[in-house]
Formats: sequence, C-alpha cells, structure tokens
Amino acid sequence: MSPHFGLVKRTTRELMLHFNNSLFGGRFQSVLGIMSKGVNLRELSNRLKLSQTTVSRALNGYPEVSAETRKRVAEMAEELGYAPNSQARRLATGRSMAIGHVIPRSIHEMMNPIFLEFIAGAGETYSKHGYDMIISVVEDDHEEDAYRQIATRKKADGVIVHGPAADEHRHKLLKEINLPFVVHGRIPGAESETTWVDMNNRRAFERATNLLLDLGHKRIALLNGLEHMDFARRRRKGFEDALAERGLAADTAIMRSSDMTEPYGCDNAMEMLKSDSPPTAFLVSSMISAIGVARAIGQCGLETGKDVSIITHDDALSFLPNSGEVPIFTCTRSSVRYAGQRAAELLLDIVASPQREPSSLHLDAELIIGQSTGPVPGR
Amino acid sequence: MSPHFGLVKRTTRELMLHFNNSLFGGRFQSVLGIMSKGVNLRELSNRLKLSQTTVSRALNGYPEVSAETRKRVAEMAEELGYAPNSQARRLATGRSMAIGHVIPRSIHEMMNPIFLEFIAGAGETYSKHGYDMIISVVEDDHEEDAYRQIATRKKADGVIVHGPAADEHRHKLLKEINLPFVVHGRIPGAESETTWVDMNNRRAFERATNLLLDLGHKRIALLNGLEHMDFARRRRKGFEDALAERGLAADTAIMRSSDMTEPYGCDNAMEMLKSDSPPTAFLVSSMISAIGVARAIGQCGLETGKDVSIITHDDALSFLPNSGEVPIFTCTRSSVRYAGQRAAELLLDIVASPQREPSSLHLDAELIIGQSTGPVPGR
DNA sequence: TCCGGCATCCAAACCGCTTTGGATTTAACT
DNA sequence: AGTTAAATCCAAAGCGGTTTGGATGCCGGA
Repeated sequence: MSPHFGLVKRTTRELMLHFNNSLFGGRFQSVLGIMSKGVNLRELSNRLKLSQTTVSRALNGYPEVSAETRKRVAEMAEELGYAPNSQARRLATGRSMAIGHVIPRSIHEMMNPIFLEFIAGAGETYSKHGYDMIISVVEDDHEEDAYRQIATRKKADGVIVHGPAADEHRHKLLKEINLPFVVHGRIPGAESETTWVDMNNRRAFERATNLLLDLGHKRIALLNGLEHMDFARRRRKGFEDALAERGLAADTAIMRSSDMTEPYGCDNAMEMLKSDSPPTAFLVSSMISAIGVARAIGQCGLETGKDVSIITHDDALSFLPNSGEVPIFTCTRSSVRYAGQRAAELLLDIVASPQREPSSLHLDAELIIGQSTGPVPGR
Repeated sequence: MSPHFGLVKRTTRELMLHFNNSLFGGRFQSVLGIMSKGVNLRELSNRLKLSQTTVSRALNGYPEVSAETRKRVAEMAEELGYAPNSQARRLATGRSMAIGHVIPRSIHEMMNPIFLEFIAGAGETYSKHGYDMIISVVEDDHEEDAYRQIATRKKADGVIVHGPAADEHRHKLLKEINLPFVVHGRIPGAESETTWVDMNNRRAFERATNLLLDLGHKRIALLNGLEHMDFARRRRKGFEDALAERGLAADTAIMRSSDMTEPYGCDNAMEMLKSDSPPTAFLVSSMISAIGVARAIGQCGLETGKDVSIITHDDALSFLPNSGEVPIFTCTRSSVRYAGQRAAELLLDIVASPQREPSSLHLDAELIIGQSTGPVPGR
C-alpha cells in the first residue's frame, strides 16, 4: 500500500518481534502456543513480504534463495513456530512419509513381544528420517484389504511384511498393487525377488544342536514355534540336519510346534520329562517358553544345566535380558530390534529409489554359553 | 458432445464393464491393480458424467443425492476400485483421522510387553472407526518436541499419554498446545481435569496384601515397578495401607522398585530368601518378574505356593497366559488390552466433540487364586 | 550500447478431496 | 395457474503446501 515497502516492512517486523518477545514470551506462552498452531505458509510469507514460493524454497533448502533471505525466513519461521502441515505437504508431494505395519489380530497374539521389539527398532529409524510409523491392527480376513487400502488411499509409502508363512502370498499382492515392502524373515521361493532381513535360523539351530550333541546329549527335544511359519521350518531343518549328520533321527515324540508361550514350554517339558524316555536336553525357540521349560525341570526336582540342558533362541528382548557374564540360558542370540532398524533402512532406501534391485540382509545369531547347558548326566 | 448423452453414457459404461471384466478380470489383474491406483474423484465423476460434488456426497452418505444416483456411483466406484486419497481428505476436512502414541525410547524399554498389549487393544478400536494409529519412537529429550510436532503439523487428532509419572507434566503441555488426549493411568492432582483409564492399583494391592495376611504371612516382600511412576506408587500405597491396618509396618529391607524384568525378580528374591529373616511371601508387580521370583524360590530348594507364596499383578498378556482352572500364579488381574480399547474409545469421543467434560474409567482388578499362594508354613 | 547469463524472487497451477452457495428441475399446495 | 418448497445436482472456492514457468535486476563481455 505505501510506496515505502522496504521501510514499512522492517518496521513492522521489528514491532512484531518486540510484540512477541515481550507479551508472549513471558506469562502468555500458552497463548502463543495456541496461536502458533494457526501459522501457515501464507501467513508466514505475508509477514515476510515474500512469496510462498520463496519461503517454501528457503525452508526446504533449495538453492534459488539468497543466504540473507534464507536466514530471515528461518528466523521468522522459528519465531512464529511455523511447521508445515503434513497432510498438505503429503498431498503436494505425493509421498505420504509414512511406513505401514499391518498386524492381523491372530498373528500378533503370537508375535507379541518380538513384534514390539522389532517395531521399536524400526520406529527409531523412521523418526530419524522424518517418517511416521502407522500400525493397523486388523481382523484376519481384512488383511489383504488393509494392504490395498494403504496403496489406493496412499496411506503409506511402503510396508513391512511380518512373519512370513511357509506358503506366503502377501508379496504377490504387494507387487500387484505396487506397494514397496521389506520382509522381516524370508519368503520361501521368493528370496531373490524380494528385499528382506532375516537371521540365519537354520544355521543357528544347527549349531545349537551340535553343541548339545558335543555335550553328549542324544535325546534332544525341540520346542519350536508354529511350523507353518517360515522361520520355524528353518529352525527345524537346522535341528534335523545336525542330527542327521551324526546319523541320528529326530524323534517326533519329543518335538512340538506351537505359539511360544510360557505354559507351552512348561506343559510340554513336563510331559516329556515324565515319559518313559525323557529328553536330556531341550532346544527351544523362545526365551519365554524356555522359562517355562526351566520351571518344569524345577518342578520335576531336576536342575537346569546339570540334569537337563536347555538352549533357547534369544531375541534380545529388553524386558527379558539374558546377559551378564554367564547368562541364565545358553542361547542363540540375534537382536530383533536391530533387525527392525535395518529393515526400516532398507525400506526407506527402496521408497527413495524404487527401481533399486532387491537386496537382503542375513544376520548371524551368536551362540552364547550360559548356565543352562552341561554335559549329559552320567556320561 | 453428442446430444444423446444418456444413451452414449450407458453404452460407454457397458463397454467399460465388458472391457474390465474380460480383459482385466483374468490374467491382467495386476494391470488393473496398477490402473486402479490412479483413479481419483475427478476421473470417477467424469466417467459418471456427474460433478465431483455429487459423487463425493453420494459416497459419503449425504442426503442430497437420489438413491438411484448413489447406487450408480457406488457401483462405478467399486468397479474402478476408487478409494479417496487420505491425505487429500485430511487436508480438506482438517482432521487427520489418526491417533498418536509417543514413546520415549527409555520408557518403552520398561513398558515393553504391557505397552504392546495396550496398543493392540487401542489399535482394534482405531481401525474399527477408520482411524490410523501412528507411533513415534523418540529420544527422551525430544518427547515434548514430538507432541508439538503432532499438534502444529496436524499429524494426529489426539494422543494417548502412556505411563504417567508421579510428577507428570505432559498434560500441561498438551492442554497448552490444545491437543486432545487420554491418559492411560492417572496423573496425580489432575484426575478431575483429564480423561483417563486406569485400574484400581491401590485397591488391588491392598486386597492382595490382605489375602497374604489372612494366610498368616507377616513378612511380605514387595517387588514393585519403578516408583517414580504413578501406578507403582499407588500399588505401594495399597500394600502399606493393608499392613498398617493390621498394625504392621512395611520393612524397606524387603521392598524393591525397578524395571520389571525377569532377572529383577529372580535376583532380588534370591537375595531376600538368603537373608537372615527371609520373607514368606512376595507381592510382585508383573508376571515377568514373578516368574523370576519363582525361579529363585526353586533354586533355593523351596516350593512356590507352599514354602513361599507369590501374588503378582497380571496384565493378561497374551503370550503369558495365567489362566486355566487354577492359574499358576495367584494374581490381581486386569486386562491391559481392554484398557487400550476403552481408552481409544474415550479419545475418539473427545476428538468428535472436544467440548466434552473430562471423564474417566476405573477398571477393577480381579483377585484370582492360583497355585502360588498358601498358608504361611509352620502355622 | 547491447546481449546473454546468473541470481532472486514471484504468480499461478496443481495435488485430490470437501463444502459452500447457488441453479435447475420437479412435486405440492393455494 | 402461480408460488413454494423439496429434491438434485453443479461450479467454484477452499484446505496448505510444492513446483512450474516465467519476470526482474544486475553483471561482465563483445
């Protein structure tokens, strides 16, 4: 309005500065909080007597802006507490800046603690890169629908596939709807065409079994996870391979497959220990079940690590630490949280450059000696 | 273009139907999948020779649309696989249709399994109501920032406050930035001005203590959660109240407060049991730690439920079932998953009508007799 | 002096949906 | 028959950003 734009501008700005600092900086911080909610790009650019274009570019680091202007913009943005509305930005850029995790209700019952630990790891990566993590808990028969919704409604730029089954199919759907994904675990038969992060389940259980065999154990029980899951199949394979190599056959009478709860471990161990030919060692797929096994051993008046040995897989869950100089359980350990971090990184890579070739990360589990193993008694 | 719009339209539509069914319905499903991704409202309305307004209204159930038109729209939408872009809808409506959960890294270590179970419950409610759940894992010193971002960038319509501390402050921030929230637990001193869902921690532990006292136990150990958390304080209060009522004083020598891990239970129980005046009963804040206590008891050559009693709080975690006719542990039980469902419902209510008065839900824990309690030995 | 090139900045289009404020047609009522 | 009200539908204006395609001013080189 006035021809002296430059002057007026500076004056106004200084006034505003003063205004904010004195009036709002002090006891009315809450008022500022409420006000700052309303500051959008238009308002900010008006205040600066700049176009939205320039302000946007200044804030997003584009080169077409002078250093001085950029500084001014940054300061004013800070002052007014401006932050871009994510929905608007998402709409404009076409990227939702979010990664989805679909959890069917039934599956997450079983994956419970391991899943959370993975999520925690992935979440760290996401927030480091400015991504949101959205989790959908859906009824089992809505799983496919959930993925489709994510794609068509553009809710997320990619998803993590949890707990691949032995006869997995989700990867086909995801390719069909063109939704980037990373698998936690492996999809049998699709290893080379999908990006995944997994630990070496077969090898880990093979090594664990060998250790028990070396200790003289011949009758080894396997308390596995649900064997319609890929990871459980691989573990079983490792177990059987190790036995076979020494000319031993696995005895299905002392092999179980189920959700890895504590009572599962206890009940089955109890039953086996009371049988005619009880196992002298247990190979268990989860710390939680292993705790149950230990309880059963105790209830039978036996001692873990002396009368009966246990090796368990340890996902390094934070609420079930199995560390210290000599951990409670001898275990094959692999941090599932770390897997989450890495899987998230791979996924963000794919989202950033979708043409990228599938890659994979094979984590090795450590075999760590704890208190729960010893030579077979009476050897 | 042609004056025979009606006719042309129908013909075209039938052609499309035919086209889709024969060509895409079969082996080219994936192509349809990719195509359907691109169908937006404009395209859909063009196809229908209707305005976007009408189509939008038809799909969203507004009354200004004839039944016939609505049907036509619905069919075509289904056929083309149309689903509204959530970012666009969010921008237009101003509601993000998402609920946020902020988890500082340090805290979620300790809340781990309980947190997940709560999340699972809340997630069910969200998806039932078309809301997304977004989880932010943040460094501890970025927590406040995370909440501010959610508000100013409009990432979520509300948040759940997890694990309120004894000296909680988040509710002030959230009121300041005008972000609706529901507390899981209670904020001391702000009970009436916040909406919350909590169980009756004090009462539950009082009842549990009374049961032990009735069984003749006089020396009762308390393995509590971290007592800078509100829930743990209340539990301690219940414990102390019950003792006081019988003229007994709590002995801090057998009281502990920490993250509720398994070794925490085992190590502390072990130490106490080996002391000069060991407790005859343990009151424990978590199943996980209780398992540790049971392990310690076993290692001391004692029997749980006979030589030493345990009562634990049981959050009804799905991977740690403590059910059956006679559960392993005598416990105070309250389903944290249910709490999650209800908290989510309350939050969605608030989001829908923000002027609503604060309300609260006080869940009662059941006291359930299991195998881990018995009369004090030698009574 | 004239021109091309660079550094800055801007107006306007666009992302895909909702919603306001009519316009048009049809049915209903004096 | 004339007027109203109801039923339908639409054009256009947002929502709050990003991005395209210039405009403007200033400089050195010919």
